[in-house]
This record gives sequence, structure tokens and C-alpha cells, in this order.
Amino acid sequence: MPLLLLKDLPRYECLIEAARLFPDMDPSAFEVYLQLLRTGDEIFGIESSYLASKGISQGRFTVLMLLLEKAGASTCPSCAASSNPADLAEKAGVTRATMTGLIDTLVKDGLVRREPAPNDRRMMEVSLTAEGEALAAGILPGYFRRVAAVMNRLTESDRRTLVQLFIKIQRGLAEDLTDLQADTSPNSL
Amino acid sequence: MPLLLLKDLPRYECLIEAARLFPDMDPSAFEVYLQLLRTGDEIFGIESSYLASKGISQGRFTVLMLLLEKAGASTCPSCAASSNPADLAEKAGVTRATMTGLIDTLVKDGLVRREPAPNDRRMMEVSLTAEGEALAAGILPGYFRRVAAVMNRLTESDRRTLVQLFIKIQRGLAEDLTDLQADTSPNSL
DNA sequence: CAATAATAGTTAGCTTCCTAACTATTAGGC
DNA sequence: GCCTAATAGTTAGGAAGCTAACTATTATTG
Repeated sequence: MPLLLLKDLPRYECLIEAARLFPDMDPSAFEVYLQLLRTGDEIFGIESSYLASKGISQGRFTVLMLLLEKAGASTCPSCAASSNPADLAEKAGVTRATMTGLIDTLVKDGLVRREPAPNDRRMMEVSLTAEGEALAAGILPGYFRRVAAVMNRLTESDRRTLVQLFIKIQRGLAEDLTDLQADTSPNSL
Repeated sequence: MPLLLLKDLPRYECLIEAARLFPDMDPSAFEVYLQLLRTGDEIFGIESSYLASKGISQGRFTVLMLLLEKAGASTCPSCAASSNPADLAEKAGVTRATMTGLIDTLVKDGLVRREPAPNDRRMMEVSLTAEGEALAAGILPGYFRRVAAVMNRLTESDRRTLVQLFIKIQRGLAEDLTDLQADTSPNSL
């Protein structure tokens, strides 16, 4: 659980009170904000501890999944790309340096192999070993069961609503982020 | 941005396809799951980079907030506790060891002072310096503005809905988690 | 009241991420 | 065809968490 957050979220009355002290504060926005981060953090913790019980970290799991998509029976167009480290890093959302480290440990554990790419001598080609595929196959059912269990109280309609609202937030982030960054300097103390 | 996640979430058709391969997979649950984690991660990244621009990390910010609540004009009952490191660690959701490190750096930067507690010689008493209070006061308005901006596309009704759904998920986590953990061992490969 | 247990804080060492600098190779512009 | 870009991968070092083990106190209990 990598996020450091308040464990007990402030009650709504406290937010109201804080809003009196800080005119910039929007209590309902802040409440959603805290709940979102808190919920995400808890879910992430559940996933992490499941993966840890299988002897693998979040980062290594992501790499395994990306390689499985490529190796596996997927016909999804976005899954058909090559699997050099830079590509994996891009897809996983980490730096190339981090990916080097992840692949190092996966190779050390015999889950992945790393060979020079045939066409471009700068590149490497990464692929799952049989052992890696077996591990992924052993992890995924439990993983999916947990994901389903986490959401099992939500109706299909709840789920659609949530996804819509997440997309709404994300669209705002993409478009309003520039304004936010512009006001970084003015209010530096 | 501490979470390592797929940067481009799989499209829904891909989830459907994966569901054919893995009977345990619930596409709509998985989609919500990915969107929740992704949204949380992005928001967390925005917050982190704002705090970094103010020269402070997430963890140190949390400690400052906890100490400010105590020092400040808050009449909130849950904010009135003492501020020894163990207490702060509990509230911030980190280990005591981590809190030691956080306080170390805050003391080094002159933002916080650490004195022996009067009654119990095992304990320390942590409090904000004037400099720490000034830093917090300089950070909070921009922080609240960003929180508000992140949520500014959501109507009040959207916000209420979101909070309701988060609470629904969290209640499920609290009550169903035991079942989840019980099935950790069976499907170990 | 002595011995054990519990608690507060710290330390040491690990993990997982990062950035910045480096090497080797390929691609482009003159 | 060279010389400079750009690109792929790696290395080195740092930041922010964690666990486990340790010391110093206080509480409990026989």
C-alpha cells in the first residue's frame, strides 16, 4: 500500500469547518477526493497482498500480463505489438530504467527470457518462459475472483455510473490540467 | 505516481475476450476496477507533483496536516488528540518506523520540533514550528484549489453518487475480505 | 517487589520506484 | 559518406515505503 493517506477520513462537519478557514476549499469536492484515494488505496492493497502471497510484485505482475497478452490467444489489435523493454515500459507506465530492473528479476526467477532482437542490435526481445506462463495461469483466476469480489456489491447500473463518472473526471484532468499548472508559481509562499 | 498500472486500459472488447478465456473474470467489475485505480493514480500524481513543487513529499505533507489540525483552530473532536509519533503513524496509516523517518526530515528542515513528553519518558511530543505553520499555510490554498479543480466537472449530485458508491465498495471490502483471504491458499499453483 | 509483558521510538537493511548520466547502435541532413 | 540526432538499454545513486530486531521505559502479575 504505497499511498500515504489519512487513515480515518475527516468527518464531513470537519470539512465544513475547514472550509470556513480556507475559502479555496470545496467540501464536497474534497470529500469525493478523499474517498476516491482511500478506496483506491485499499483495493490496491488487497491486490498487492494477493500477489505477494503468490510471490510476485505488482510491477512484475504487470509485465507478465503484457507478455501473456502478446504470447497468448488474444486477437486484440492493441495486444499484438512487439515486446522490447521500451515498449513494455511505455505500456506499463514506468521508466525504461525501472523496466530493466523488473526484467532482471523476472529473468533471475526464470519467468521470462531476454534475447537480442534480430533486426536492431540496440533492442532486446522479451518473452515468457513456460514457467512464467504457468505462474500467470496460476495467478489470474484468483486475481479475477478478487476483482469481482471487490465490486460484487455494485449493480450493473452502479458500475456503468461509476465508469461514466471516472471518465468525466479524467476528461477534466486532461483538459484543465494546464490551468492548474499555470497557477503553481503565483501562490508559492 | 507510485502505482504501476497499465497506462492504456484495455478496451471493453478485450475484456470480453479475456472473459472467454478466464471464467472467473467479470468484465464490468474489471472495468470499474481499472478505471478506479487509474483515476486514483492520476489524481495522486497531480497532488504529488504540486507538493513536490512546494518542496515537500506526500508523507511530510500528511504529518504537517495532522499537526496543523492539532495546533490550529479546529474544534473537531477527532482532531484533539496528542501528537506523539505512534499516534501520528496510526493516523497517517504508516508504520512507526516510517514516521520516525518523516519526523527526522521535518526536524532537519526546521518545520517541526520533537521534544520528550513530560509524563512518559518513552514518548516524544511533536509539534509544528512557526516555519512549519507558514509552509502549511502557503501550501493549502493551492492544494484545495487543485482538489476543487479535479472535481469541477462533477455536479453536486454526481459527487453524492460517487461517495455513496465508494462507501458501498468499502463496506464490501470490510465484510467480504475474510472470504477472499480464505481462498488464498487453495489456488496456489 | 521481582519478573515478565507491553509499549515508544529507533536502527538496519530490503523493495520499488525515480532521475540523470552513460554506451551502443541506428537514422537523418549536409 | 560523415556528423549529428535520436533511440535502446543499462548503471548509479536517491527517495519513500516496509519488516524485523533492538533499547529504554512503563505496566502487569505472581
